[in-house]
Amino acid sequence: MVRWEPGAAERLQKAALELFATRGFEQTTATEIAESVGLTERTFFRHFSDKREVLFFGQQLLVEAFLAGVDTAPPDASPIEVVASALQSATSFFPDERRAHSRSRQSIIDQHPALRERERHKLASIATTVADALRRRGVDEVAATLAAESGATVFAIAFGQWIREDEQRSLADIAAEVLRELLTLTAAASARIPR
Amino acid sequence: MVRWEPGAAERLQKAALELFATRGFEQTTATEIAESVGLTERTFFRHFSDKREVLFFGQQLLVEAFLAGVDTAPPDASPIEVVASALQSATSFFPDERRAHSRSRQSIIDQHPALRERERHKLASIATTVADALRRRGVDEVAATLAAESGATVFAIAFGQWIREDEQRSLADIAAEVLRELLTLTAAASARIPR
DNA sequence: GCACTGATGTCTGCGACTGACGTCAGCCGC
DNA sequence: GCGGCTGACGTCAGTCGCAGACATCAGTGC
Repeated sequence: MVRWEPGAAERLQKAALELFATRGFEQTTATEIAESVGLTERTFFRHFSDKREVLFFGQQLLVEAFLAGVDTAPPDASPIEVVASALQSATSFFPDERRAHSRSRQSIIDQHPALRERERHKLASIATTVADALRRRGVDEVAATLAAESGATVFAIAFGQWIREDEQRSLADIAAEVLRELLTLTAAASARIPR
Repeated sequence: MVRWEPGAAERLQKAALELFATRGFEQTTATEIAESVGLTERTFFRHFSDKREVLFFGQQLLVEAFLAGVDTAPPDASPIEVVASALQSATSFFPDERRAHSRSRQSIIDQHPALRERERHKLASIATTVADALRRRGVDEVAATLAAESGATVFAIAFGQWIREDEQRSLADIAAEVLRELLTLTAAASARIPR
C-alpha cells in the first residue's frame, strides 16, 4: 500500500484540461483541480509555478526535439538550413494521433488571453534556446536570433494549420511548405530592397 | 477649483516607473503606486487592466505608427517591402532623445519574467495587427503572417541593439540593417533548400 | 530498529483584482 | 439658475492566486 498515487503532475494536468474544457479557465480554481484528484491546492502549486503552467507541462520535450534537430544538422549547414533541420525534428514530435488532443488543448488556450500570452512566451523561449544553440555553432548574434525566431514563426503557423478541421497533411509537410514560402517571400523582396 | 488633477493614467505610469526602478516590480504594490499620486488602488485598476499594464501605457501609438507605414507603402510593394515601410515609420517613433528613457524602462522589464512575457505579447499583437493590414491589401494569409512576424522580430532585435550603451546609430538605421541581414540569410538558404 | 528523505497536508498571510454602491463637480437642457 | 445626468473617483467586502513555515509519515538505507 502506497502513501500517494504516483504521477501527481500528470493527474493534475489531465484533470485541469478537463475542467478547463467544461467550466472554462477562469471559472476553474486551482483548489478544484487539486481536489478532483485527491490533492490540495498547495501541492498543485508545488508542481506548477502558476495556474497557467499546468497546460504546458511536458513542453521541455519539444524544446529538446528542436535542439536535437540543430545538433543533427551537417556542420556546413547555413543557419536557415539548421533551423529547417530543427523544424523537421520538432514536428515529428506531433504525429497525427496527437492531432485531436492538440486541437482541444488549443481551443482552451485560444479562448483566454492569459493563456495565449503564456503560449507566446513558451514559443519565444524556444526561439531563444535555438538561437543559443546556433551561436554555439558559430553563427553570429543577429543571424542566430533572426534564424531562430523565423523558425519559431514557421512552427507556429504550421501548427495552426495542422490543427484545422479539414487539414490532412502532416505537420512536417506543412512546416516545410511554410518555410519554403518564407524563402520565396524574402527572395522577392531581396531583389527590390537595395543595400 | 477642480475636483481631481487631470492625467491620472500618466501620473500613475510615471510613479510606477520610478517605484519599480527603486524597489523592484514585485516589491511594489498597486496600492503604493496609487497612493503615491493621491489615488486609490481601485482607481489604478480602472486605468490599467493589471499591474503589468501600467508599463505599456501608450503603446497604441506605436501600433498606429506601424499601420501608418503599411498604408504609405506603394500599392505594388511586395509584403516585405510593406513591412520595411512599416519599420521605417515605427522606428521614427523612437528618436534619439528617447533612448535613455527606453533604456531604463527596458532594464525594469528585463528583470522580471512576467514583464518580459507581457512585452512579448505586445509585440505579437503588433505583428497580428500588421498581418491584418497586409491581408486587407490582398496578401494571402500565410505570407501576411510571415512578413508581419518577421517585421516584429527585426524591430525587436533592432530595438535591443539601439539601447545598448555604446550604440550610436539611429533605430531606423539599425532596423534597415537587420532587415537586410534577414534577406541575406534567407537568400543563402534559398539556393540550398529545394522545393 | 532508527535516522533520513521526499511528497504531501495544514495553517496563515499578502497582494492582485473585482463587483456593488456611494459621492460629488461640471455640463446640459430647460 | 435649477435640476438631472455623467464620469471619475472612493469605500467596502470578497475571491482567488500564490508562498512561507512547519508538521506528517511511507519508504529506504544502514
